[in-house]
Amino acid sequence: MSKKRKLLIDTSLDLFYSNSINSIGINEILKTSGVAKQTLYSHFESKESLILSALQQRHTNFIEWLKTKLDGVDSNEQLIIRLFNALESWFRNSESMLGDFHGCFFINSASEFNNKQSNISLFCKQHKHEVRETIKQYMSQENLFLLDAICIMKEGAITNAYVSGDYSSAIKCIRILKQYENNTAFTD
Amino acid sequence: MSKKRKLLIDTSLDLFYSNSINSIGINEILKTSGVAKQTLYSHFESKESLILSALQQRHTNFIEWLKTKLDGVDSNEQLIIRLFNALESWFRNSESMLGDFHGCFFINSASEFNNKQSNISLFCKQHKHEVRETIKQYMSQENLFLLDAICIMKEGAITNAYVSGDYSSAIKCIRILKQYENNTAFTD
DNA sequence: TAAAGACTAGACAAGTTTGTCTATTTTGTG
DNA sequence: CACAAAATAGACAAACTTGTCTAGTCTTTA
Repeated sequence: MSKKRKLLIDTSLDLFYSNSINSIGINEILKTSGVAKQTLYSHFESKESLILSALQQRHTNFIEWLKTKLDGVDSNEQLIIRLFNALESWFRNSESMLGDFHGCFFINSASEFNNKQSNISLFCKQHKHEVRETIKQYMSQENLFLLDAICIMKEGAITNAYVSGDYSSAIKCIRILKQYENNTAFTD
Repeated sequence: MSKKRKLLIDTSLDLFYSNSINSIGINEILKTSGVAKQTLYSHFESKESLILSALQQRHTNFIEWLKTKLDGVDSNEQLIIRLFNALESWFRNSESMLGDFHGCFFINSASEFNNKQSNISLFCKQHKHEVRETIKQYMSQENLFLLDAICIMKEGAITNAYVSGDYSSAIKCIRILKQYENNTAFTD
């Protein structure tokens, strides 16, 4: 990928995620990156196209991060512990692969582009689907009820951390899910 | 409250929630409500002031709705069932007090105003706190671990419904929480 | 009925937005 | 070196943003 193109995507992602998409204009991205306007429009058709590239970049990063965090788990309980400890570490700005925590970029973006049919909303939906599939892959014993529970609690923990500032909510999830897992492991 | 003031708040809330705050300009609110610009600025100091009034309106509505849904519960298990059935009904546009579902207005707004110190973000945080306190009041037996679990799952269900279109996630929460409640009721 | 307050219509200011266009300079490569 | 591709700076267009101002009209109430 072209150096300038990469710089534009990195800068956009950084600004969009630290602020919000609608509050960051093209001119601010150009000023921060030091790239000329014509260069941006030779690489990207429109602002939306740049937004989608930034979402793609974050998606790739996030899935890669998730896989490193879950690599080698050998039980569903360990998966839960690893996942939610990783989330807490993210909330506390200790995950360098993800940068400082400003909520979930995909939830934030879907909130800004309320129209369900927009490319941006559809991308966010797809991202959540792929995160779910990734977690599923790391389950020692497939348990779709547990997977649902994990995915619901994951979103709840992120939202509680972001909106309410409760960074400990990920750890609370471990306790709840362990309880749940113990009681359903052999009944589903 | 003045009739025009109320009309402006109602129109703003409707447009902000159905779209997003940053994508709706003052002029659109004026056009939709049929109110003159000077009237708006005699009732509200600024757009931010109007936004805060819309948030306040939604907050009042939501708490009132929540209380009608939880009124008369006589066990924590019933509280869980009532709450999450109500959420599912909201996701499926069947709660007239809340209007059509477009996610949580407070999560959406906090996503748009990323700065934690902004009045808007602080209001959203406060809203979540008051929802938690309201649910707590309806617990037959106070159980803060269960309350945490409910609040995390509530946010997760809303996010899954909004971003992923999974309207059944609220019902899934009932199953998970019943399990949890049964196993912790006498141990906490 | 008269005066005061509320409201309207819309021009206007000053700034922002995305995207286009031109003219020039830099960079990479055969 | 020479030429082509890439990048630059920034003017410009057209539309939009929030907020102010003016002048006139409607509405309430004493």
